[in-house]
Amino acid sequence: MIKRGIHVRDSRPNERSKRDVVTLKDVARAAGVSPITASRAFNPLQAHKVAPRTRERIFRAAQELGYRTNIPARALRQQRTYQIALVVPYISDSFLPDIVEGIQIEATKSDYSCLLYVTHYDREREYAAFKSLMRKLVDGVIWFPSVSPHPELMDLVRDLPVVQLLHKEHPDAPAVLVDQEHGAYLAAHHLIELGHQHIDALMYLDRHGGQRVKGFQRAISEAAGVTGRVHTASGSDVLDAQRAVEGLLASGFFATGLVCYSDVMAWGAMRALQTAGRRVPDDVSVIGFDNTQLSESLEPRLTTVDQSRLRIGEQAVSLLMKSLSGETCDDLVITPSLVVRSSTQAPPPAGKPGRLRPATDP
Amino acid sequence: MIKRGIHVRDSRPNERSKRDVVTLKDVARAAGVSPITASRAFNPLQAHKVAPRTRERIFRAAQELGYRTNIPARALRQQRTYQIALVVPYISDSFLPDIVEGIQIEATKSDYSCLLYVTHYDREREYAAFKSLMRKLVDGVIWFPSVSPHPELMDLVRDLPVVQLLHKEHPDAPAVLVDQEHGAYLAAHHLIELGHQHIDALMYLDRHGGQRVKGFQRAISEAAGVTGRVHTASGSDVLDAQRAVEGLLASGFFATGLVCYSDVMAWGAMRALQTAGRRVPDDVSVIGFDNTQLSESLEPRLTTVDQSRLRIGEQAVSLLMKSLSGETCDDLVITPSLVVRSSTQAPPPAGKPGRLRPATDP
DNA sequence: CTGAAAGCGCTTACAG
DNA sequence: CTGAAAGCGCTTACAG
Repeated sequence: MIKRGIHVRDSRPNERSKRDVVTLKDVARAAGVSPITASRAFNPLQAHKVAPRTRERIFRAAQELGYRTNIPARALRQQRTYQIALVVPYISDSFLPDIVEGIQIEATKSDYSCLLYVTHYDREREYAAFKSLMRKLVDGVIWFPSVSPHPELMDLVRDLPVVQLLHKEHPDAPAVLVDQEHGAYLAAHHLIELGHQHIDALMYLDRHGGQRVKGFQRAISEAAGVTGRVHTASGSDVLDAQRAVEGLLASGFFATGLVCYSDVMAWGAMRALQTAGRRVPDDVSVIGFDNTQLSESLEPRLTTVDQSRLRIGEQAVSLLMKSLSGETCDDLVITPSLVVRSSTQAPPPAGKPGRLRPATDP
Repeated sequence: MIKRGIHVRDSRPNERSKRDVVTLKDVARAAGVSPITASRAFNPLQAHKVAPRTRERIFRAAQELGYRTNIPARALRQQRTYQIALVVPYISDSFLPDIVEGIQIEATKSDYSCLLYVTHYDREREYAAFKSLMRKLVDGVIWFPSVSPHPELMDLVRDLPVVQLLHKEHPDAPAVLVDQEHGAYLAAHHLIELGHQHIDALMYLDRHGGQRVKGFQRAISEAAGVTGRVHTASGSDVLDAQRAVEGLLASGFFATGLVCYSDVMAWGAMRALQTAGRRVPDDVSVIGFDNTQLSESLEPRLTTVDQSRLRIGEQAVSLLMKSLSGETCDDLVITPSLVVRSSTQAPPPAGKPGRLRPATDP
């Protein structure tokens, strides 16, 4: 009996399994060329070296056989995996998920995929993530650093392209930052422009808190006759903020504007105010920070500082791509902007709890 | 001059770069063994075949040289990448992020890392994600399927281990599901037990909505003398819910209990009720669904149905690990539970808006 | 425009 | 307990 050998797979009917993989060699054989030529046809930089008709034959064969490039094999040869790692403390909050999502989508455009590592602010876990991603030979890392990372991790960071996100904990790796000081300045300035004379801040003192306090104070000190006090909450939760403002109200809170550390804290602040019978914005104007989903959902809708999370993600990827191609990169500082909604307006006339804004003084 | 050859790296002082990688061969040479033996020392299943003292020597050499396994190379040989892919529509919401986080942490325990693909409910993007992950040779996939996935994607799913998350769109791949019907049943049943006679539901009709409506109706029909109507909102946002309930109030809403599709919608419902002067829970009890962060932040704190997101993630990973080892897997249905907080209590006495609960009827 | 040889770093049988 | 050979699937110079 003569073997025709037209359908190689006939010998294993219905035995398609993942491991029964179609290789470049198979495609080459089917197209009647060498694997080298086949490889070239699939590489955009080399494809022009292959005769158009040959290329077509190769593509058709690949199509018919269901060929898919084996990326790990290519990675081994090229010393390039087309994978980047994302190391972040958490993703269950409205701030980071958007950034992570942006990064993933942006990376996809350059044909990169993202390995995700969640650290829960645990230094050991963070270090473990780095050890793991080095073994995976990722081409680079986008990293939201913990407060003071594991010293050995700091060494690893020197050995591969890393972009830091929002905090610069490592001096040697470039970072995508947001000008926190300016954000808080914008918030306070907005209230000043509306005519507020007594503006307070409700802050939480983490790594960004200090800069925000500074921005707030700069705006206050620039405006003649405006007083501003900074209060700090012991946590950054709704309830922390709510309790803090309850405390302020109990001890004689007379500001007409309140700049908050975050949208979440602004929510808590608004709740304390409203429960105490102070209307927002009629009696007190409130500003948040982050422009999260929440700011649209609150009542009144929240005026807030937007850190433009999408751009943070995009910029982080483009910075990383740059350092992958060997360029040295500087830090990138994004300028936040103010989103004005309904939680801020001119202050009520002095001495009176505000109703509708009167055009003249009493 | 005689070469002592103790420090191989001396020839390239200060030239450590990522590509200047220490290989198993280097370790073997430094330890005076063959690469085969070195390889065995690092493989838990083979390590016992290496003499303890040899093993020690190998480990020490590895330590000194800073050796790290090259996973892509190993993947090529073993046909196993120790990577799984996560394909989800989004991660900017309080529900999925927790699951994704759980999956990542659980996978890490088995030494797997996770490739993240975000699809934004876009079928093309979802299909592209699958094409990409196949080329990466991931060992398996955890997939939150879109409503009716790309037909070609459905074919791909047959070729590798896939576990579906929360929705079963593909008949051949096992799924981790939550008993939605039971969840809504629990919610309605809780109100019935508290003594409510008029209980409404505020639902949103997506893939889970239908089951939740059924569970709600079953609880109602089981209880003698209890009436229950189902209302549906046009969206699942806070404002959609708020407007829906405003509409109900305008057209004579007289239920004392309200089962909502989600925590977010419960928030909107509560806001509409409170704005209209109805107190929660004194006048109306409200129940949410999902037990998200939000349910702790609302005032009053929200009674809600917990889908145990952490367990969903854990179970998805363990199901996937099972199918990786060749076992055939059945679907896994998780039973949700009720978390009782402060937004539910016994109904006010008939005809009166409730104050403190009276012990007897008027 | 096309191909034969060599090698990326690892591990799997097969010998001893 | 240890090692020489072969190969996973791809691509990179080097020839022609």
